[in-house]
Amino acid sequence: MHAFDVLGDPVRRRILELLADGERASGAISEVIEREFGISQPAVSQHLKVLRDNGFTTVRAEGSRRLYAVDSAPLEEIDLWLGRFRGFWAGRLDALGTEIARGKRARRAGGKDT
Amino acid sequence: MHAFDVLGDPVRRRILELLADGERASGAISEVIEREFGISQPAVSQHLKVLRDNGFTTVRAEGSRRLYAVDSAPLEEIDLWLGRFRGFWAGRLDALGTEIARGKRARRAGGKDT
DNA sequence: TAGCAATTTAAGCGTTGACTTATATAAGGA
DNA sequence: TCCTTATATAAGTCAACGCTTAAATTGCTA
Repeated sequence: MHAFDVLGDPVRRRILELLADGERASGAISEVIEREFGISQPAVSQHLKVLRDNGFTTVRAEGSRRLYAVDSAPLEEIDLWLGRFRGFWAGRLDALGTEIARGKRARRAGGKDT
Repeated sequence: MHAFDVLGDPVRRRILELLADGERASGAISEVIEREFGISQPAVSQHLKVLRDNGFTTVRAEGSRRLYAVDSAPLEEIDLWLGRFRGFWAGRLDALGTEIARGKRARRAGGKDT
């Protein structure tokens, strides 16, 4: 399954958004997703499997809990692919200065949009 | 259909790569895709429709030809979503200097990888 | 060790999406 | 006007994906 296919699903995107704030247990994730999307816990578990199998997350066991965290490798790969098109809109930003600002913002992590 | 779903298909990604170099006619695109993926002309046309309908391309008629070009709006949106994760790997690059270099590279357009 | 909690795996089902072939539409040239 | 080229649309098929319910695993704790 290609990285873009993995991100094609809104549930999986949301899971990654949750993990962007840091490690979370499967149960904690399921709780949110079940509420927001109205799907079952096994369904969430299946999505977690897809993320795992495709390198988007790492997991570590803590007792019977499974703690998931973002593994950014595939996201980075996507970013790279996207790179070839960045010229299409980069020109519209105030070039260098804005570019640096964007980088800094990204480095501070977080962000609440889209 | 979500932007990520659109990019989930390898044929559509390839079409966008072709268009990254500039405007091309439907026929020219089909020629390449038919050869590379072994699918029919109508199949390519259907992919072009998906790209069109989801804002990834613009089209203009020139006689009976249809000239497609990249519309980067949805790509930009994806880039924005990706932004929240950029902190995960941005730290591994040599921060500011590299960031600026990347920006310049992008602005020069082109690029042949991934 | 019996039993509960956390999580994954299995089996089955409906929907969606990407093809195919066949056909329609539209522009250009003889 | 007729034929050819360029492209899109229609209809049908098949596989893949995401969900559900049910059951298996694994760890804790009484």
